[in-house]
Amino acid sequence: MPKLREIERKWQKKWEEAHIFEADPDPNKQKFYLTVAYPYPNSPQHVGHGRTYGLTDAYARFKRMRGFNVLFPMAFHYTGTPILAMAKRLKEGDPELIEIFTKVFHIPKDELKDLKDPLKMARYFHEEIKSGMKLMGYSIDWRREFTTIDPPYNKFITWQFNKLYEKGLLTKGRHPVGWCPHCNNAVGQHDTRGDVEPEIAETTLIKFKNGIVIPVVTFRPETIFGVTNIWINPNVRYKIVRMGEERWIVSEEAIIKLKFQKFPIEEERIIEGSKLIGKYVVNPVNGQKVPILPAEFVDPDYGTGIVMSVPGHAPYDYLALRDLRNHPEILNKFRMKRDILDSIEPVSIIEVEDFSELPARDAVERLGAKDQMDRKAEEATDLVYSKEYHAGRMKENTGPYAGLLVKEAKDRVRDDLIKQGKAHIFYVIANAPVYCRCGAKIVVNIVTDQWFIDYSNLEWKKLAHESLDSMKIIPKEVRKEFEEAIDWMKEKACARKSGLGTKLPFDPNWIIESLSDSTIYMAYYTISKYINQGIIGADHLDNEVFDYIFLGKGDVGRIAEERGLNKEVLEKIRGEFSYWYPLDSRHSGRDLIWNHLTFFIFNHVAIFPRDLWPKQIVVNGSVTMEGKKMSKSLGNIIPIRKAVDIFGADPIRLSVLGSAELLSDADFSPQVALSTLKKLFRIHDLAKKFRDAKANKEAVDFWDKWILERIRNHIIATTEAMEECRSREAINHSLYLLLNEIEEYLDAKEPNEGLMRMIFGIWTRLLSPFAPHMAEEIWEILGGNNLVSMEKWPEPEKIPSYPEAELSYNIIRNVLEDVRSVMTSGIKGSKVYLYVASGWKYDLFGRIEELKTKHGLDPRRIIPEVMREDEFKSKGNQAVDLIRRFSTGGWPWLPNKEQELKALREAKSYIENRLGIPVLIDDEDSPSSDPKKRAGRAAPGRPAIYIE
RNA sequence: GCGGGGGUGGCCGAGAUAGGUCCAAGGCGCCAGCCUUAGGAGCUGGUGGGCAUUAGGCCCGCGAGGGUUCAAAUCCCUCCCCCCGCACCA
Repeated sequence: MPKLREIERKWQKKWEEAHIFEADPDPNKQKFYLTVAYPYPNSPQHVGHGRTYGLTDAYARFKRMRGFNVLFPMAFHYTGTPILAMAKRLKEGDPELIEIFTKVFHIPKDELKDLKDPLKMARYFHEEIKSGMKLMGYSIDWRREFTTIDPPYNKFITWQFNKLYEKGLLTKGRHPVGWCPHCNNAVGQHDTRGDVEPEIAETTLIKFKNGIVIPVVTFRPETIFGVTNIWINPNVRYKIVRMGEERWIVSEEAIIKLKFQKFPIEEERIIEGSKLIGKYVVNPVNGQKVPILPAEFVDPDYGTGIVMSVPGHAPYDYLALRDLRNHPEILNKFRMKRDILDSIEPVSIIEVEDFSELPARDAVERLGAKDQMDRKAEEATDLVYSKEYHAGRMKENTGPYAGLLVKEAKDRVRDDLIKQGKAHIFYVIANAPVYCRCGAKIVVNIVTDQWFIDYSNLEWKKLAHESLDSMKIIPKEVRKEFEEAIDWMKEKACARKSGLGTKLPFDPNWIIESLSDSTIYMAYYTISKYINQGIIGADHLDNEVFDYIFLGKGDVGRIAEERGLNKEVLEKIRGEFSYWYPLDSRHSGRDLIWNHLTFFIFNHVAIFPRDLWPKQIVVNGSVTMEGKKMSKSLGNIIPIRKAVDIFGADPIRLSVLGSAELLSDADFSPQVALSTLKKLFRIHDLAKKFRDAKANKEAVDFWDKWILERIRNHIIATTEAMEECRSREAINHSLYLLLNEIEEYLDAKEPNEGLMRMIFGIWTRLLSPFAPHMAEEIWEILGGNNLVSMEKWPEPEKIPSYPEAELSYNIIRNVLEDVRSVMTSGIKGSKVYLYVASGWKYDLFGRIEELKTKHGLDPRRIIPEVMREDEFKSKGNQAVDLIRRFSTGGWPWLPNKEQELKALREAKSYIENRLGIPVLIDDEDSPSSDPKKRAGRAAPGRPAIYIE
């Protein structure tokens, strides 16, 4: 292992010293510009990152060898809030985080204290990730590195947002967010206990009245037609509040929620729930008076703490009502008469298959729910809800909604009630309770001056579609997903009040959030080189300069002069951008289709002219660790630094890129990585054997031809696979299959050293994109003067082709298999006779091949036709039998007997070695010995066997 | 629910937009033999189920069921199941 590490360091150093991955415009070379989503520096890179980055690198290396001037840059995405939250947790001494930092990330304890500062934390992981990328041997042009909080980048984002603003693509509006009332801040997943993402759901608040408003909250506004009563929890304390002109009654818990949702609420006084029981309220849709009844299942923390009762369609309500009937004495407490219950009957308002008039009752009975406090009630609710929502239809008694599907009626009822001032939208945390790390319960806050990027703009969508249509999507299966994503996009809240990033230019209270400041930065790499060289800086960069560089607008002489810049410098930068853009390939994980990658398309079409729209997107799946999802809690995350130490970079690259095709998850298994390592050293050792031979491509026998044909095919397969980023297939051909065949070759005969030397030269180049370090080492062993990373990709046309050698090989494989099969059936002997078939049988097969174009391989058609011919007719059943066997398809055979004889003779010693007994090559027509009369069984490509 | 992707041998996974040695590549695991002081090393062979066997055999098997075809994992129909996304979060 130390050996490989040494090799890797050696070549990484040489690459760096030779500056070979630093790409500058070269008008004589075709460029290829690719980028991968830049990392967020809140943790070291781990083996899983080796997928996207490793594939991008292998692709970059492949394209480079294919003769392109390849630019592969990298930067760091500091924008966002998670680092802030992490730094804060560290400051507070959160043991869980410290555990992760020390045990999983292997950060030395004494370095932890520095990371309490968010910026330092970002810098720390930035360097950690960067060194990991170097350890993995990525062919990155590091001269262009930047972070998204560098002032020049801020200028760039400012330019982008000004552009969007000018084009009317930014809007302002209301927006619900998960909110911590204590920290007074929006909360995301990383801010909550247990890393729970607060899910926001929309419900309807409906106002029942009896002078005072009794607001209920429901997911099912359409069921208002089936309301028989209202439920209030008698054990809960409610409050009377003033709401503008109205007075409402809500639970105490509801007040804060209403406040954050911008209801103009003023608290007045407390009222016990029990005091409300027995009063009547009016149903706003039909004026019906319904009573308020007591129910303990009502949670004061849910909505307003008051719910409407639809016993026909809501199992909870049905049960609560039944409970009350079973214990009518409860009503006495509230001085209510029992006969009030007699007047309440469940109302059926929705019809749905598989259920009776009253689905709530059916569900309760089917699941055997005992009462309102039974857990089964929840289950029954889900059952009825989903069934009715998807398959239900509104009945005649629902007025204007009669006949509508429930899913349509639901929205219509809600919208109508709101329009009539009888209801409001009310947001809830669907997965409540969610707690902030500070301990407070998360509520929904409606942010009133939220900025959005208006991805719902139809003209913009149209352009995005046009861009997508003109783009190559790899793999093509995900194109539909992109199409869906473009259509589905709506307004995207693009700024928030906290976090790192760029200020919104026309509203500096806001910081542009991370998915919005990372959409066109590929363009920025073309100028970041000049920034890092100190040629141009933040002070020079303003809208006019960017307009010139990226859009070619304006008078360059004047623009340069006004900013104290050299005109030539600006022109050069403009030239650099024009050279590299458009982007040739964008790489990322497939999970980013629904946000980043689609934003990437949208923003490009908004800002850049058509000829600068991106040309290709490549997405890949993720990586599992021995079949399990990688997660901090499972502790199965191996940081790159550690993984490289254990396995080496090349084996990691190979096992991550070689274990799965693009879309599926790759599985990392230490065992595979280690066996890959051994294979690499096997190639390395073999290369040493042939280093001194003089390369040539002359085949002297069947085996030489075979291995040439194989390598030729592997070049073709690897090339075709890599053009489509199918790394698994490429590695399968260039490493595993080829190695197996080389071993087979070496096993079959004394190697043709010149040929081997030539093949190793090709092989090394084939491996270079995937195992670049080992490839360099082997290249050096073979006496290469240059770096193999910059060598030309092998061309199959330069290898002589021997397709018949492949057929011969397949025949020999079949022979071996057949003889073994005979031997395992109990036959023993000291030698094997192989009888090659009679000449007429080859004629017959040839004839079938001719007829195949006409009849396929259908024996019913071939037999009559063939048997009309005298040559075959005379052979009778023997011919028919052969036709039948041949018709199973795919039979390997050589066009004539002589060729087959030759192949068998050339492979004789190989077959003998494999079988361990002598082989006699014989002929069906004139067998030297055929005591058991087996020779007649011979078929072309399938000699008859006799073991003696 | 909507949208997307899938269901193949003990496991991971090819094959499926050209239907034909596909009783299924490759790998992992497992078994046997060889080599080794030893080996979690290497090499060789084996490894779906059932039946059979002193001659390369037969039947059933690629989520379930039906169909098309001389021939289907591959094409068509019906059904079942699994995974991912549904946003303001990197």
